[in-house]
Amino acid sequence: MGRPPGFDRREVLAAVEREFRKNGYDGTSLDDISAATGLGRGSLYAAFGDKRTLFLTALGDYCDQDEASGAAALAGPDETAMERLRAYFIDAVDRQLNDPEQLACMTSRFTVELAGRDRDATARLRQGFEAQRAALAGCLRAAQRNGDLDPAADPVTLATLLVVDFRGIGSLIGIGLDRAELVAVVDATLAGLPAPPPSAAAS
Amino acid sequence: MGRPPGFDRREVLAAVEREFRKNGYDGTSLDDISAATGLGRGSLYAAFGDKRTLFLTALGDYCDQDEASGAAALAGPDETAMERLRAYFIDAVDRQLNDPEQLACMTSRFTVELAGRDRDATARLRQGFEAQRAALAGCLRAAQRNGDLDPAADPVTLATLLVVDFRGIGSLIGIGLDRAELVAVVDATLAGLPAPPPSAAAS
DNA sequence: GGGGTTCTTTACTGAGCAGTCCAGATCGTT
DNA sequence: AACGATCTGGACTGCTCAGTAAAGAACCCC
Repeated sequence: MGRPPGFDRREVLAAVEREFRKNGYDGTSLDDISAATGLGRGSLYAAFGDKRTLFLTALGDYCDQDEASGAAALAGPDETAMERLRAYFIDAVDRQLNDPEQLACMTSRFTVELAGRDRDATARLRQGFEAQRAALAGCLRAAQRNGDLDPAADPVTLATLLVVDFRGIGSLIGIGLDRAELVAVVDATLAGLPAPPPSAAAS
Repeated sequence: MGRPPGFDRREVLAAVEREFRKNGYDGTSLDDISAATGLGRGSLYAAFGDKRTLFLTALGDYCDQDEASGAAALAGPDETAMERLRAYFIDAVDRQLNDPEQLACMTSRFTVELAGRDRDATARLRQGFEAQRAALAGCLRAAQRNGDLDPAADPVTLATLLVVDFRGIGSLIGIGLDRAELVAVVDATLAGLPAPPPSAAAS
């Protein structure tokens, strides 16, 4: 009954997210979004509501995917936990360096722009932070079980530190650090995780 | 010869910086600035040029002060280098937590918002990064001389890591981490710096 | 205290913005 | 094939924005 929409909702949201990520919330107009998606303003309003709602929807969609892919990348056997951890960071660095538009990390960008200004956005970003920290903490616990990490260390505190590094690295890519420096920072971060006491025999 | 300005240039720039820091570059209008400084639009244009120039001036002023105070806080005798390092981080956390308006760190905020969009702003932010990293590296070298840090470690890489942590912590304050968590992250960061080999006798 | 210079204020301009509306196009249904 | 429901795109509205211009106020110097 009636004409079906001529667009794919996920594709549109991905384009919207990309556009917001490029120039920020305030820096993106509905005309930009209309041009990027190919949809007219009327269609956008009918399908997604006003600008803020559209943004929150795109942000939620991005966070969902980001949380799922992060959890998947960090899950696995205890033996390779440390390798997964390093790959998680290096992969994030490479993805951002290889992005032709040098887009800032969505999460970092809006944590800075909207925290304290938009309650709903802040809540969603907080949830994303918790998810990333939980995934990292799980990987750290795996490393502890495998004897790669001091079992006395608190995985949540260390995971918080890793999120801090992750976000900090993302924000510094924008000012032109090269890959070698970034990789060195990642390795220094991981080298700083507390080693297990020498008495315990490593695998 | 002529009427002198009825305002203090430094005070105005500080108010401007505060206003930009509150809502970002795109989120701040000249009316906001006019209200915050008490100056009319004409006066602002005559004294500082257009919005972008005014912003760059305020950013430069802020960076100058930030670089000077950072260098001062990190300079001192080798014996207390590690203490200064910790105080530098804790002080930054407390300043931001105690800020009644919960303003984001100026540097972090505009690194994210303007990197890759405004060449001059990016260059100034890059310079600020280099200055912060150099001051931290100097402090790390002092710690090495005092036997608190592995002399084989590269101070610049570790300083880069500390800047990353510094910026990352600043951006995560916005989503509501409490002071205890932040202090734990600071301590975990410092604990991760490479200890000197046990053969060397500590002071 | 008068003159010239500089600051300050206000009103204005053209552009861009978010959001609305409606006429026409499109499609499933009957 | 015709109907009705839904989608689409462009025109429109009222507002805010950055930047300008000009009239008036304040001040220093002589």
